[in-house]
Amino acid sequence: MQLSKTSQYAIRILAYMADKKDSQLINAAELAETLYIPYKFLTKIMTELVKVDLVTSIRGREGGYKLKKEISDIMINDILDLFNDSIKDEQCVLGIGFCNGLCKCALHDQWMKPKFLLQKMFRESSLEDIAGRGCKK
Amino acid sequence: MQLSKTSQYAIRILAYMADKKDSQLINAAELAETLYIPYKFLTKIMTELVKVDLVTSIRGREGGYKLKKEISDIMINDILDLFNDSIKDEQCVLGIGFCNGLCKCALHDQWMKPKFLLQKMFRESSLEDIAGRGCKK
DNA sequence: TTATAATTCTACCTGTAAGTAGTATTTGGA
DNA sequence: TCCAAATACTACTTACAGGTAGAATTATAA
Repeated sequence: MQLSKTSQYAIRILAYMADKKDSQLINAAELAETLYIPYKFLTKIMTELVKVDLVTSIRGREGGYKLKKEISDIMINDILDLFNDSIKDEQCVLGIGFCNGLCKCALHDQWMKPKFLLQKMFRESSLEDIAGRGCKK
Repeated sequence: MQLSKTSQYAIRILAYMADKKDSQLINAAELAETLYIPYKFLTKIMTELVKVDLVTSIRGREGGYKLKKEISDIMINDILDLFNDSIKDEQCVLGIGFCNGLCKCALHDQWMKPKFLLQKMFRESSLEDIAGRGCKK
């Protein structure tokens, strides 16, 4: 019952970048060390974030990454969607899913409320909302 | 962001057994077919449930399984704990965890409420509470 | 111009959850 | 007694998330 490592890392990375001043480049080594994320795994994630236009990359010496959009425009749910990790309306806590719009799962009723809260939290929280908390060990 | 297959299956199995009359034996083939769970995987889970005394097994011809405890005494959280799948107090949504009793995760505040609701749901729901819903596809 | 520091690409390795196969064991009924 | 039907045990396979390695590419500073 938790987010994938990839999603966790991506959120921590973007939250950290959101705390930096605009136009300030941050390189992979700094991110990896500060956030305790394996360097090679981090660069793989960064390349993904660049591809979907959340981050701009500058290659070569003195290069690095910076956020491409306003921090108020990047929602946590957008990040989760990249790694297929957001909570879908039809997601059943017991892995059964909906049939004809109806979930017959034993825990259906109890699951509705926390599911809604999680969706709301992910959909309505932007990087701006969570900025300033840092995100360290 | 979901329970492991093993936990999902275990809950569905026990919920189905809870709907049956007391002292009625149910065999693995019936459970596997009814609940769409791979037979071999199911028997592995059943053996585990027997070991932790949630279920009694009768071997040999005309054998099968039945619940060992009252359905009001088997909480969902107990089942999740078997497979290390319950939500711990110190569990951080971003995988950072608590340090000196303090979580510095960016999503900490938003995570508290749905986490609490999930824990409450798992801890306070017994097989009796979810009985009667069936648990089918 | 060249060494160096950075991202990117391709491919591989590893650990774990999920699932499968085959055999052994137990037990009731014909 | 013996077969069939059931669970239990041991071991293996598969799929995928997580992680690693190394070379290619890019770009700046000296």
